[in-house]
Amino acid sequence: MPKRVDHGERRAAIAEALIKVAARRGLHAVGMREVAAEAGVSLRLVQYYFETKEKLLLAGLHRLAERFGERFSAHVPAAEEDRAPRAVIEALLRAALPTDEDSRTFHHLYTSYAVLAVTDPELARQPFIKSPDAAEDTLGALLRQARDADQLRPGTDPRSEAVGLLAMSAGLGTSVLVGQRTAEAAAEVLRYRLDRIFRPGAPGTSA
Amino acid sequence: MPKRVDHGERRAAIAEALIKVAARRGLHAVGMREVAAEAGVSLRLVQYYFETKEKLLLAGLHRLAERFGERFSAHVPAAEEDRAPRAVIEALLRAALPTDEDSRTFHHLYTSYAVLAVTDPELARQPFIKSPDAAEDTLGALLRQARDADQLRPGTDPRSEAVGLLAMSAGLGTSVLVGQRTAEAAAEVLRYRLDRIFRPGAPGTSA
DNA sequence: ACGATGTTGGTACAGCTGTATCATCAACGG
DNA sequence: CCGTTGATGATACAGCTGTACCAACATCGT
Repeated sequence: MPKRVDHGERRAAIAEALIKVAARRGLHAVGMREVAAEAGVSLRLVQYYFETKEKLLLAGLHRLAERFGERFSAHVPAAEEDRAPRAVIEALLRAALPTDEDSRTFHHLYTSYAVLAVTDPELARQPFIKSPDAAEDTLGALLRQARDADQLRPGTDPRSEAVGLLAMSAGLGTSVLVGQRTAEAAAEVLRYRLDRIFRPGAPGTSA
Repeated sequence: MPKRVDHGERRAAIAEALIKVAARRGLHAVGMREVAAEAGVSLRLVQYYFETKEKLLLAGLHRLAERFGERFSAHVPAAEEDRAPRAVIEALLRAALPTDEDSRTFHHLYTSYAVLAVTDPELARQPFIKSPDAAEDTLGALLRQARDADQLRPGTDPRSEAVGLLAMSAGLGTSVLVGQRTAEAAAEVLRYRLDRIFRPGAPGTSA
């Protein structure tokens, strides 16, 4: 079997296995042996591609961040077309909610990493800021665009709204995760919030 | 030494030690030996008062929830007096932000527990819902009160705003925790949000 | 005064963790 | 065609974890 192997591919597969295991049993409970089993390789292999556990966890975080970027920006291109800004933004924020199993694990693990970052200096230097910042920029731009099209209520500050909306979305996401409310209820709160930001009667506005 | 000892008091002290250790090194890294050392007792003692680690963690969560209730409702009684609803609510939400070290550890650990609850069924049944629900009720009541005093912009739904504000506060809290923004910046976003809820010129409104 | 009881200390144990070591095997370069 | 090298497997190891066990000791009821 031992031919030359694509390291990057291998590492990605193992990192993916890490994410799967962490989603199932919690990031704190993940062990290298279990990751190896999930990836269908030997423990030694995991050691081979990521020398240490810390590096493995780091790789998992990066993979997660990639997903975040993809998932978020995957909904933006559609905005360039003729859809109403209101609809685009709502779709964006809805996608950030833990509805399907995929976004559930994303929320779960991202929060896990964030918690670890509070005490682990190495993790604290990781891209915990970049991705959210980028999201804020994107959403802010969309809102500014809507304001320029005179679709927002007067006195609205796009930047502050963007930050607030994303923070709210994150908070709602956590509450859904712990079972305090359903994803639908959270989406409803989001919808209400947007109704209060957009001018009544703006395209895409509900009711 | 062995006289009759107040179990409740002892348990509280040890739980407090758990919280201190967890705040310093992360909830995932906490061990019974370290808790014992922090509390200044022997490992055996920790075992004696909490037979198992799981029960110790549970006790820590309950202690944390108590703090939450105290901290939150400690600001409410003052509301019964003559202070403007706007000021009371802002103070409330500000208090929920990780400003001082105390609220930092609260945010940190509460989030840690929430993350654990996703995979641990025993934790999932704990009061993760009750306290936040109570907070939503309280804040909702305050907003309703403000609306009845005609201090809110027309069309505002107190309940939805309460849920949204608390979710936003939680999300902002996390962002402060991971160092994405300062507590002051978060408070500023909160202030802006309240300005958009309260009628311009309502008592306590900024600018 | 004395035994029962609540409280405490010391310590051992089994299991799991991440990591290191040694050996093997396939493939390619010369 | 052979040795160097990349890739993999098996296994050993030291450390830490939560938990269990055993002994001691002060206090209280009688």
